[in-house]
Amino acid sequence: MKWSELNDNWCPVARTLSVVGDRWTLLILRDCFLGKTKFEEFAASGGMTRHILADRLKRLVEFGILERRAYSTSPKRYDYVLTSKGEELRPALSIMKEWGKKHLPIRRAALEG
Amino acid sequence: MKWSELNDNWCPVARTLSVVGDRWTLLILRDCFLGKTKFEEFAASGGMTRHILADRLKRLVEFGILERRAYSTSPKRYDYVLTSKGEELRPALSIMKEWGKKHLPIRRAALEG
DNA sequence: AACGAAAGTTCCAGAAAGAAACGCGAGGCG
DNA sequence: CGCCTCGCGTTTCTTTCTGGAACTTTCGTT
Repeated sequence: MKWSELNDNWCPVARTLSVVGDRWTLLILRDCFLGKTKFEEFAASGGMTRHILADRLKRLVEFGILERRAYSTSPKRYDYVLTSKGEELRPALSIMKEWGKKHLPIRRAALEG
Repeated sequence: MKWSELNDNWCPVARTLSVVGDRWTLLILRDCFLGKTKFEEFAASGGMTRHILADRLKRLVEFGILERRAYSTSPKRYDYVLTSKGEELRPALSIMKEWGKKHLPIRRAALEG
């Protein structure tokens, strides 16, 4: 089964993952929950290439999780804000945060010798 | 940044996603939460190729989310069971399930005309 | 005119995923 | 004995996606 065919899967988890369950999308959402809205802010958080970022933002807008909003008209500029639909995913990220803090401590020893 | 470099990211969400945040891993976990344990059961749920499945199971075992357990010795057979570490991810999947049910209803209309 | 910022796009090589056949150790069967 | 099947992966080949970095466009500033 292809990723795109998950849209109509019988399982609601699969359908959710077809929208947000990829490598970088959830990291974009994390940034959103931290208050970021602008393309350059997402890009600067160092996660992904601008290429992928543009693609994922478009996707999130398509699915109504983010809204593309003009914040400047003279030079046309857009940013991205969470919709209520997007907000409802915050608890999931929250659980992942706690899980990571508990089970995946940073291995500084390996880096600093 | 490469996906693998997320391991030591400052952000616990990123670290969690470096383990479970890929296309198919969360779907395997869903199956685990539904009680599946065997390779063929996961494979039969139609999500991914055996190729990818084998890879992801290995990864989940490496990170202590699943445990590979011999359930037969005469023909050596192994299955995969959730550890407590794995169980702690259940709430995240649960939220995704509810989110999917609420926001991504199956588009039967589009299929059945 | 030159420079810089914001928000993307484009190009290419290399990595990952999909499909489907193959391997392999045990047991079962005629 | 020879052959089939089951469970659990592996291998091979082709297609798609991703990573990296430069380039574009539309203004605003100096």
